[in-house]
Amino acid sequence: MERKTVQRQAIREAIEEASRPLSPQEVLDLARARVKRIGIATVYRTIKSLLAEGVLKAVDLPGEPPRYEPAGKHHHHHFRCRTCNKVYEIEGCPKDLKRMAPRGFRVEGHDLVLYGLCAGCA
Amino acid sequence: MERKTVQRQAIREAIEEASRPLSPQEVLDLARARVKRIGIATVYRTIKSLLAEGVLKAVDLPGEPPRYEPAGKHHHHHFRCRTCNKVYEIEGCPKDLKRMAPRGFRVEGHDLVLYGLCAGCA
DNA sequence: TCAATTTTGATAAGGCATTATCATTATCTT
DNA sequence: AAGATAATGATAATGCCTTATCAAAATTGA
Repeated sequence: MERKTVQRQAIREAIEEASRPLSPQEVLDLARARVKRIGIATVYRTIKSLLAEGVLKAVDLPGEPPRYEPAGKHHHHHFRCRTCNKVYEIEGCPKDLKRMAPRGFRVEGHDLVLYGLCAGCA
Repeated sequence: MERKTVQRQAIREAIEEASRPLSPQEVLDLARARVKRIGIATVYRTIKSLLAEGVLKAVDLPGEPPRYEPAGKHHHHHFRCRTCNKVYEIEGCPKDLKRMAPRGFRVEGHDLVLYGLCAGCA
């Protein structure tokens, strides 16, 4: 992956300008709004290399295939709309989570997901 | 599914006596400790019918296939050990989660997962 | 511009978890 | 106990997501 192509450019822009984690299919749709000629294989290929470069970060939600967002964001969590299925980034983080683990357990990280209706679907 | 079989009995007991959500493979292993002759197909079949009956509840964690626990438990969350990959039930629940969502969003539920090392692996 | 080489798109193939198939075995009713 | 029928186990098939294949197209350097 060395040459500059309109497809990769469109994919990077789509992900960076979205304010939320995108599924590969969402990346494809948004990238196609910029460049008509793009296939899903190129999306997967580009995501894979951007992950390896450290430009992207995978976002896993329960029961869902991974989505992707730009790496380097501050610590945050996500909200998933039960209607449109979009995932949004949310601010803030609960405190004292480490106290929830049983004695003897070492807590190293956590994930929080809120569910409900987004502003557009409510 | 009407007849009583030793397989179904073993599967129900394995899940009910485990103090943590089990994957289908874990269910198989624990059920085999009770009854030698059990296949994975029977595990999936039984889990499916117990879910339909409302006896079981699916537990989805990010990036993981579903695990299963007895239904009817009080609200709780989970801890996943990064070494043995077992999932444990934990008590407690952060407050004020609804305030984390953006204006206009309706929060209906949430999931929290802690990661780290369990007592056995630490 | 042109040849060399990488990248792409369409789609076949792969991986993994789950489900269907079906002959055999177990359960239930009489 | 015996027949009727449901359940089981082994494994093939499915489904979904992701990756590999490869001819065609695009990019790069001369």
